[in-house]
Amino acid sequence: MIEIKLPDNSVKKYNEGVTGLEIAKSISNSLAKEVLAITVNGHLQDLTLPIEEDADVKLHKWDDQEGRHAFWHSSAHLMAEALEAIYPGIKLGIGPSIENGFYYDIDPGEHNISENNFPEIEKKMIELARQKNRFSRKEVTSEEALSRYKSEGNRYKTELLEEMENQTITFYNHGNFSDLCRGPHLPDTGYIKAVKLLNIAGAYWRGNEKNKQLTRIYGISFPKQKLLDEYLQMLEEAKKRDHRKLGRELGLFTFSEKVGPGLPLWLPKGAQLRERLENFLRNVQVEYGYQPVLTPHIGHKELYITSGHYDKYGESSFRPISTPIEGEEFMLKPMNCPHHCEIYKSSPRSYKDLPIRYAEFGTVYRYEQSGELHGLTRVRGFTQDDAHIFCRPDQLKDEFIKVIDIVFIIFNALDFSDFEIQVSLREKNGNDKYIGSDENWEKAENAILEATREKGLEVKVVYGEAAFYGPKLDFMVKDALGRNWQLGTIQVDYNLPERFDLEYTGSDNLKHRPVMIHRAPFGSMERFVAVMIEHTAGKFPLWLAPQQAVIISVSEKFNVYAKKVSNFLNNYDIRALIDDRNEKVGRKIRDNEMSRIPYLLIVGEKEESENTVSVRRQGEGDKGTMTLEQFASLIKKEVKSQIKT
RNA sequence: GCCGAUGUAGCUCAGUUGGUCAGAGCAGCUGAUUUGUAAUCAGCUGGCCGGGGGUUCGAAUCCCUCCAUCGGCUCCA
Repeated sequence: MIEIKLPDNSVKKYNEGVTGLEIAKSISNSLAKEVLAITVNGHLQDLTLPIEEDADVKLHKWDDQEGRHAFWHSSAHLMAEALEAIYPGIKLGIGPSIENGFYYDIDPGEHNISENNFPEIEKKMIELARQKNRFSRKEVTSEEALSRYKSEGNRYKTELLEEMENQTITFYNHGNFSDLCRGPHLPDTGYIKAVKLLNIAGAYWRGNEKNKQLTRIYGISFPKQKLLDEYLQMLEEAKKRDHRKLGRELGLFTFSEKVGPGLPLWLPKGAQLRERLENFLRNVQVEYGYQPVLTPHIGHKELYITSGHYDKYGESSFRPISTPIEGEEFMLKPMNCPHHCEIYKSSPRSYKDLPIRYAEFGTVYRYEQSGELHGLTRVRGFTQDDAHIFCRPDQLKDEFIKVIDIVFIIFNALDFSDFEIQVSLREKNGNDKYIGSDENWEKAENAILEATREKGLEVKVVYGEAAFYGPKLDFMVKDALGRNWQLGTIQVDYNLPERFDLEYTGSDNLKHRPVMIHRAPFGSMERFVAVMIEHTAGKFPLWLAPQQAVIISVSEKFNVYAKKVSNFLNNYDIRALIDDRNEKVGRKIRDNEMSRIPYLLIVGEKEESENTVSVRRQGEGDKGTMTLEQFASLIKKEVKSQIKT
């Protein structure tokens, strides 16, 4: 007998060789039906694998990542089986599970596979799934595996095998399908009840553009049809919220082929929205001791050679522009920091001056390859809510804490309550790809960790993700649909102070090197607005909404009163316009609801005589009548509660 | 940049195998209506069918090429 300990610390005895599935069954039949994979002593494995000794185990169902991982991984195999059946001779690359579903990279050979073939493939997958073929695991020697794939002429698998040393090589088989795979897998294919192929795209073998491009097919699958339906509904919702669609419909921004791809044009309403965000941050920054600076959109090429950006952005970016007579070369700025460094250098600095915090909504230009542009989230010209803090090493922690505060002020005001924080540090076994002394790195890394600890933040620490010039702290927010976005970033930089030879005079009357912090709580205004649009589905918080209220006159007769109402509200700094079109009330309500105007105020005979408005809240319907004063104070109160820092 | 798809009025889309195929709805304009909580009615104006080249008696439709967009790959704010 062996002892199996479950996560609730209960211990049960089983015969040696008991399987996860049997353990589940011994607990309850319903659990046995739902369980998908098992972790045995920290190792995720098949439910059907015998357990030979005492172990801590955890059973995974659909509701945890490990369970879905096994499910989707098996689905990838199922898809590969279907593909091989329909397209004989294709070569398999890799087929992992991903955050939402799975994909398989294949070399289709002579076959041409497109979205049009998806229904056929899905049908085949379901047909194969219904056969409930068992997944079986088989350990083989490297030679066996190699000879098999060599005879098939599959150089992808061969390559993978050749790189695997001293590892157990396993194959997973089900039905007539067999694949090199680490597992784990479901007990059988019958678990997979619903399948949807999502898209097809080229993907370089192992992500390297020097390699051959394979065909990648993405899909998702579920243990119940209902879950697939829900997922598809969520995709529909995401489509409705797409900032590119809403940006056009709400008149926020546009693009013009003539102006150029990736160069957004902000329409009046979008510009208002963005300025409101900018001013909000400006006000916060004043409180936090930032000083605004302004710098030009271009800079001498030498500036970027000094900063090192020319190496990174020079060749792969917009070509330098040159003066007609002298032929001096200037670049569109890809970063604001070099300019800010020069501002720092414009005067001698004392340790008493530090920290110095320069803030600028600086527009930068970077060449992005044409296939990478995407609405406002990936553009060629964008504005960072940039600031650079020049401080002494001993001030790092305090400065970090202050920046974190600013980030939270913003997240609070904009209703981003779900986020992850990532600390990116050096690789553990330090190497020489990092600039700056070990001592300084350690100081900076500790400063970040202490700052986050002091703020009581839960952080994910990732080694090896730091930039070459310093460690960083990134904020990933989850939007209303649970999608992750990388927004704010705080980065320590030892590189630029070195390159620009920045100094301050210390209390010892000696020259010292300041540390620099780059930080952008929004990230970029373009991306942030895009995320805001998708997060709120265009229903911006009242304080941000370009137009807060619309006054709907029941008929022309009440336009004079409507004008009176709008004057009243405008005097209170409430952004209200009149809809005096010659339309019925129902029509005006519909149009303004669709324009996401937060408050609709209906005025007619009754309201005019009582000096009131009938209030309708966007998406919520009729709220009854109130006096103008009551309405104005309602708005004021709502705005105040939203931007409470 | 690469792979695949797409590109018809401001927007969303129809246009069968090349032969009155240049259409619809919404938006816009004009007029009527004077309206009470999610679309009032009527009329009208919009398009070199993404650009260029070719095949053909004839091209929105077939071919080539460029551009843009979309989905990915790589990278990043």
